[in-house]
Amino acid sequence: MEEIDRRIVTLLAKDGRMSFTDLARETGLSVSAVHQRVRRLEKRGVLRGYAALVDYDAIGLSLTAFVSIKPIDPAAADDAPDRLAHLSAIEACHSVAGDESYILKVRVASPIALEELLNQIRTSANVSTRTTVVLSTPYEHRAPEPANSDTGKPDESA
Amino acid sequence: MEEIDRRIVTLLAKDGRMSFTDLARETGLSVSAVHQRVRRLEKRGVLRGYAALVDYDAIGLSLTAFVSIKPIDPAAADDAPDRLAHLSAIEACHSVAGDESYILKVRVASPIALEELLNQIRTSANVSTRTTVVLSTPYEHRAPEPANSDTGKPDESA
DNA sequence: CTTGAAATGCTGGTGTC
DNA sequence: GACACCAGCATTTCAAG
Repeated sequence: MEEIDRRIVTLLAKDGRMSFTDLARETGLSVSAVHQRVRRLEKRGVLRGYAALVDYDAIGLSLTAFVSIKPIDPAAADDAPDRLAHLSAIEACHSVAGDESYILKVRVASPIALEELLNQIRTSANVSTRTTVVLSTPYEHRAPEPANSDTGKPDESA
Repeated sequence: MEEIDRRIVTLLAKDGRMSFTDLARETGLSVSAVHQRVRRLEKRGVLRGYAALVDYDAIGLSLTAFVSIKPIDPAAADDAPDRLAHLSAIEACHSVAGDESYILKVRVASPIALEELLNQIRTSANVSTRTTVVLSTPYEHRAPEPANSDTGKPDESA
């Protein structure tokens, strides 16, 4: 992936609704050239989708927390992500190195809702939990600056 | 905020590029009614923006980590977020309750880049760091289900 | 919230280098 | 293979009822 594609990705990461016309102006290409590149980036999976960024306070989910989980039975099959996927309060699930096995990012309406969610997490996945409550979020979802070197990955342009 | 607005927010959270035409079909409203609502939601800050979701592997940022930081001098002014804002590898910064004061989410190209970043974080903000490396991400950026109750916040529809 | 109409933007085809 | 141009069509946007 070279210069212009990286530029396009960065621009769309900042404004996912930017028009092809504007992208064309910013990149110095014609509209259809940009169009082709975006389609290709989508097809390759570099652009995985588009999302609106919402104010969670405004939609009644004013409590954010990180929940680290650890299996109670270390011998059991580790399918926690699948077992937890039905809980829509879980926004993200990362498998991590370290003492615990996953970090979940959760959004709930209140402390009581958090308590309830933690119970559901524990029983659904047979894990213990350690919760870190978010007090405020100075920033989030900042757009990435793509690394300028090659990744070493094969170019599987379909 | 009621039913239809919540629906619009959820739909746009799932697909930030959904057209007004499609939103209108899904909500049973006319195109311009949807348009008005979206504009109002944007103005109120409920919809904070739109972003493309990128495959960080594909853009050469294949290492994700959570970095918890703690001030070395607890008496010093706590302006870590400002001091760290120039580091573009930091995607998010959350102030948290607990032993540490902030959790950062960072994206870098390699372990060496992570080492370098940690040094920059420590010197920029005069903090100690504790890093949890992400091994894989089963899911992320799942769309929220707005809480159906009122938030108790005043309706500041501008 | 609706209608309606003008401006803008999207998209695929065709041709060039 | 990558790009530019063009033309038809869809969408966006705004004014007015």
